[in-house]
Amino acid sequence: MTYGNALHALADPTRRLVMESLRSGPRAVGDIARGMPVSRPAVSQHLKVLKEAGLVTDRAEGTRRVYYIDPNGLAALRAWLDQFWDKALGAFQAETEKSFEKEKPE
Amino acid sequence: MTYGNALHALADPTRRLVMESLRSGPRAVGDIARGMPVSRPAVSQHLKVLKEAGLVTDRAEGTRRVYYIDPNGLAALRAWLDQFWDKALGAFQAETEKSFEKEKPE
DNA sequence: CGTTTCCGTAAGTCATAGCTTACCGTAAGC
DNA sequence: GCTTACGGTAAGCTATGACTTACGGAAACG
Repeated sequence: MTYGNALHALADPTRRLVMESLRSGPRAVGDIARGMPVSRPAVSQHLKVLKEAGLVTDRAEGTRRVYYIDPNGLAALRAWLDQFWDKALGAFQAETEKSFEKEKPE
Repeated sequence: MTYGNALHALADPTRRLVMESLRSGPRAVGDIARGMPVSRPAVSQHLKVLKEAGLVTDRAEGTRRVYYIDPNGLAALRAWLDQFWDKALGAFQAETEKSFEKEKPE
C-alpha cells in the first residue's frame, strides 16, 4: 500500500512544490526552503513525509543534507495507476457503448 | 492544475475504496455504500469530490444515480506523472552515477 | 575549543476534512 | 395522491495536518 503514502504525500501543494524543486536535481534543505512560501522547519517536515513515501532520499554532505528524488515512490504510484487505468477503461468503454446504442437503436 | 484535484481526491483511503468499487463497472450510490465502512451520506460527499476532480461521472436512472469512472481525471494524473517521471529520472541517474564514481575512483 | 551554519524535532495553534444524524426534494409504486 | 425508495445537502463534532516559534545537536571554521 505504498502508493497510498505517495498519493497522500503528493496531495499537498507545498509538498508538490518541493518535488518540483527537486526535479532539476539534488538540493540542500535550506536551498529548497529558500524561495518557498513556508518556513524551513515546515520544509523539513514535508521532506520527512516525502521520504517515508519513498518519493525522496537524502544524503549527508558535511553539515548539510542533500535531498533528491527517489524513483521508487513514483514507480509504485505509476504501477497502481496503470493497473487501475486498464481495468477501469474497459468498464468505461462498455458504458459509452451503452449510450451509443441509445442514439443508434438498431 | 486538475491533477492537483485528482491527487487530493485519491489521497483519501475511503475515496480509493469507492474508485475500486467502480472499477468493475457503474453502480448506484446505495449499492456503493453497501459494504463500505462509512454511511451513505459520507459516500455521497466522497462522490462529489471525485466528480469535481474529474474521476467519476454520474447519470440519472429513475430515482437512483449511477456513478462510473471518468477517464479524464486519471488521464490528467497520468500525464503529469509521466512528465514528472521523465525529468526526474534523468536527475536521479546523474546522482547514482556520482556515487558510482566514488566506488570506482579512476 | 568557541562559534557559526545547517537542520531535525518538540510544543502549541488554527484551519480543514471526514464523519455522523437529521432533513428535504424527487421519482416510482400501489 | 400517498407512500416508499433513493440520494443530495445542512449542521455540528472531532481528529488530523500544516504551520509557527523555540530549542538542541552535529559538523565545519576560525
